[in-house]
Amino acid sequence: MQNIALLERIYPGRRAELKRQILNCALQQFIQQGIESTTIEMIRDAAETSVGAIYHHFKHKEGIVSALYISALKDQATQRMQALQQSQNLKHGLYAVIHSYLDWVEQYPDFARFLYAASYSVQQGIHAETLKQENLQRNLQLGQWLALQPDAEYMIAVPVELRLSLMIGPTESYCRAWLSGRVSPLPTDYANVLAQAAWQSLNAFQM
Amino acid sequence: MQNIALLERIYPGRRAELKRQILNCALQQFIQQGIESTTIEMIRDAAETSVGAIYHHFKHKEGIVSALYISALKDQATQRMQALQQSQNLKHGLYAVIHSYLDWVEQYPDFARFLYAASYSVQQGIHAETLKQENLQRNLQLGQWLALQPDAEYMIAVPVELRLSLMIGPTESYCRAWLSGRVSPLPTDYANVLAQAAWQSLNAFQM
Amino acid sequence: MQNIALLERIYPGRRAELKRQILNCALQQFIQQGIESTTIEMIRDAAETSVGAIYHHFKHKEGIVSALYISALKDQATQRMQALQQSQNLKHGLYAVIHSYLDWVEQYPDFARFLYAASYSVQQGIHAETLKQENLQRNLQLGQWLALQPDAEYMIAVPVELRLSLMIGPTESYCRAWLSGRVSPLPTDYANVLAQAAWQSLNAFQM
Amino acid sequence: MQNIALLERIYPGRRAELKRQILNCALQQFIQQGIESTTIEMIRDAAETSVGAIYHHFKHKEGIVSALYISALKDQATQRMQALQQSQNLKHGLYAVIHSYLDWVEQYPDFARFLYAASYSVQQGIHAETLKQENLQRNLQLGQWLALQPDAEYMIAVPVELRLSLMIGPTESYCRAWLSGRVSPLPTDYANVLAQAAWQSLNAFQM
DNA sequence: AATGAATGAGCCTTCATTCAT
DNA sequence: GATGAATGAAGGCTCATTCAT
Repeated sequence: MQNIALLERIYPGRRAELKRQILNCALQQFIQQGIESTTIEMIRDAAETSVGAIYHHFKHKEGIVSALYISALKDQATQRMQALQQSQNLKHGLYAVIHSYLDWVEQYPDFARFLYAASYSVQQGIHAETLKQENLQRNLQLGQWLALQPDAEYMIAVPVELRLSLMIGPTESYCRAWLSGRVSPLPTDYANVLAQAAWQSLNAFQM
Repeated sequence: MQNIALLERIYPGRRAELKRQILNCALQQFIQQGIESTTIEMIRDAAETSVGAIYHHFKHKEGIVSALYISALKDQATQRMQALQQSQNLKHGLYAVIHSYLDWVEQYPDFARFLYAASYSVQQGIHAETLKQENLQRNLQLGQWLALQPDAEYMIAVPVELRLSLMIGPTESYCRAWLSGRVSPLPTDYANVLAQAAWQSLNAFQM
Repeated sequence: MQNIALLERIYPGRRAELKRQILNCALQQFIQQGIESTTIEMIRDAAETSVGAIYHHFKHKEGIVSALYISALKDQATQRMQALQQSQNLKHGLYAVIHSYLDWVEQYPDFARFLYAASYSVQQGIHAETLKQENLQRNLQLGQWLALQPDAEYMIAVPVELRLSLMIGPTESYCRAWLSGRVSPLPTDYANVLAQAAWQSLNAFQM
Repeated sequence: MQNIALLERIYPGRRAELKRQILNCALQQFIQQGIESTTIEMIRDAAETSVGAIYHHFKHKEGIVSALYISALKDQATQRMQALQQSQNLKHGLYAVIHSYLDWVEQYPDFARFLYAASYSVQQGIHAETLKQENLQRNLQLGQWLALQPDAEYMIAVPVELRLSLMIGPTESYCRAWLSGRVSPLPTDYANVLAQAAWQSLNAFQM
């Protein structure tokens, strides 16, 4: 299973085996029947453990949700940063970010689906503030990277608040459609055109 | 309250007053604490009715959710169609759709928030199939309108599955950000640039 | 059942019938197996209702405990006050209080047992502060009554903090012994000697 | 810590160090949050051991409760017996018992509080019968001692069942009040008056 | 002797829904 | 049409206890 690979990156070692097992099974259940509709019992059945073991590793049900959410976000961010660091300028960076996003979604569709489904539920959870901060941090990082590029002035006319939406909006929109089954062509098939389109859309501000 | 205006369009007449009252209060609760976390009791308290009255007007809790969801979608679609019908060509149509979308979100932020929050929950509900069909229908309608325009060939090179994402992706992305408080400038402030950007992004396929 | 009589005084009317029924059954269970060991299920079985009905009338399990505790205390206090109001001086008052206490314990042994058993659990509960205040109030009332009697000077030499313990200590001690089965003669059999002994014990301060 | 001194008397030696440590920490937790509300985990945290170690020294949770209860009772009884053995007659004995009781409560308020709190819970435990026997035994011992005194006839008119309540009732009542914070003067401050009052109260039977 | 992960029965509580008045 | 007391299935979570290491 692909998901296990991701989880092993976040929770390495043999001692965390059960933890990964629980998380992986919970993930499946969450995307199959929804987070709220998934009971601890279901997770226990799927993971072939005991209720106690689940609560031993994660304090609450929300602990499981948080762990999955944070894992996914972390992994996604790591991959994006790696992609960015190999880019030499704005345009390459944009392409890299979009490619990395699409790759990740295609590689971990379960996690991607979960990320979309959980975003609402997580915003109201206990770690809401923490996650908000981390998200802000990530966006700032991206902003800083952009500002340091040789062709940074290309973006100068684009309102800061709009940038992220213009760059990633269509990509995200397509991923949502793909994950929900509304469209079938693989996201990565459109990676280049989505990147190109995003780049073009920034052109609207060049005069 | 703005929301009442929308509801009056969908459920007109004095006999539906309590219905609107219940729906409006339920809407508030739903976006405040989440759909699943809102109990019938809470809605009763807010709407100052009885449990029985609620069940008299809506068969289930999901009946309330559906009613709200369908109302919002219907209203949004109506407004979009009106905007489209006044447009003479593709470019104008694109502008009209984006303007209409941003206007609606800004006018009914509660409904918009609810729409995003409910989308997942509704997909698993009883009316899932119906709603899916209606959504498909709406997209088809839009597609047909596009095909009938004098400058329809401008889109010919754009893969069908990608079209919606390119046109509405950044707009939707920005609305989400605004509704969640991540950015503050009003969506309509960026209506023109978002439309222009969308138009430009289609340029990527023109060679 | 005697207990019902007490409960009818506190919760009168036909609409509270189920409430009384639940409280009475809960009381039995509480003194039979202890408060913590009694489950809601047991109470439901005994009272022949539904879990929901119990939670409809009392918000928590502790709500039941509180209701019983407060009912008992209120009834006991009422009876004591009635006894006091018919007394003309300190000595008569002391006799009246002791008689009233013993009467009450003998008439409502279940409530009395519960009062002793719950005192600890209730002190840590939500209403701890309220109950503490009410208790203080009651003691103050008693103190005021004492101060108004013609022979009030008899007590003048007795430290305030000690008064209650000297007056009611042996009586309470005997009641505990009787309720737990350590002794068998009825408390009221010793009413006069207990009152006399209490009066004599105050003599220790008369020189 | 005072409590350790008591525990060292009951469980002497270096080998029992951990045992004492566990008991002392458990005691604190018990009086802080109640016996039932204290979990083994809490005790483990406080005592800085492992769950296994606790179960190695005490078979059950109740084993800890029993050990504490019996320790306290034993220590209290020992101290009382020592006091009695130095008394020459009834009056001196009464004074000695009351002084000893007040001293002990003041010296080990934690244990005293625990004794009051646990009495109910222990009565329903596994060792209920044993403890009841021991208690009876102790009371008998006291009765025998009383009967052997030169001035034993002073008590002859006092009903047997009443004796303990008259002698110790006010003292116990005051200790409860002090331990719960309702009154502040130290119990030993009132030792003499409480003893004198108890002696006087027996006078009520002298005619 | 010590450790702490794992077990699982059982408890309190919630809440959508029904129905007699 | 309106009311709200009553129902009861089901879920999250606790915690004493065991046992492999």
